[in-house]
Amino acid sequence: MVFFLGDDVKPDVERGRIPVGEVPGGIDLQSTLESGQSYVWAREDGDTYTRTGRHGGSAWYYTVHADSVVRVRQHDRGLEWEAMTDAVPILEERLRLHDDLSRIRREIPDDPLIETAFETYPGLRVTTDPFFACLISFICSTQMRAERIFSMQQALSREYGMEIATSTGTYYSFPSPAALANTTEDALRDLGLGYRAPYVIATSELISTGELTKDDISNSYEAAREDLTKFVGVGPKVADCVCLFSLGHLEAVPLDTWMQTAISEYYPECKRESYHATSNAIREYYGQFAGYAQTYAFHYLRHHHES
DNA sequence: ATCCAGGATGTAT
DNA sequence: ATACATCATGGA
Repeated sequence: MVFFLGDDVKPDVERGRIPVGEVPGGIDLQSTLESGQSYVWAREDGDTYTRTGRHGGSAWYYTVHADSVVRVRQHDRGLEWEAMTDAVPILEERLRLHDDLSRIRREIPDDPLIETAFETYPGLRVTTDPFFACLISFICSTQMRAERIFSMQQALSREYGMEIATSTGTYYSFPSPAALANTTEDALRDLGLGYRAPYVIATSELISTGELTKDDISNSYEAAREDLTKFVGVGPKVADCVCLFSLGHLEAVPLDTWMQTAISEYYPECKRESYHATSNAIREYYGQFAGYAQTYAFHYLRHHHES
């Protein structure tokens, strides 16, 4: 839907709504965008991923998608959006609005952890981020808390992204591979990236020079995970994150410290001596939507752990 | 002050 | 393949 401001004024904003009835299983925007799977959406109140900012129920979230600012907020358990273009196909892809959460839950074994996580966070969806942003985000994620991972991506966008000023604010796109390939290690350390700085630069160089790009990543999940580790700073866990949160491999299960602990506690029979072997075991248990199970478990455990 | 955070890398075995 | 130390930064 387009609102014309006048005959001689070019419309710069389109708006629309996506009723919850069109989203099978519904959607909880705050849980979806602040559950540690995507770091390219921000809340306009500035409290994204902050401990005090737990009231984003009706706040605007925004991201820059292909030079267009896309804003979206929860509206009567549906979505309301504003963008420079039709945002419906963008939101459908990025928020995986076609995933049937009821069916996905039915496909996952209904053990106590999964049951509680699904009951606690109805409408939590796996997100799909642009490849490069997802790759860099999770290269930065090692030994970091979600709040700081987010602030690092914000800093990268502010310093190296493209600036877009609109009537609602000033926004920054995620940097291009060339922009991050041409900076210096010291500059990135000043943004708080620490030892990840050279990883970010090296991986950005691989992509910007065309030596290794998304086109070189295999289509099948297991081959893609192997291919991704050729990027600098990408091991098995980060590769699984990119497989799940960008490439759409819903069977990928990133095994971070939270999931390793959860496996010891809830699925001891899946414990193995290596990442790869444990990954196979937990994936076999959870099934084809294992990544969804991981996302629910991770989000629940991170907010309901002891002490 | 000491420990830890969505792990990966380099090196040695 | 597997074991180990090392890698920055900030918050608790």
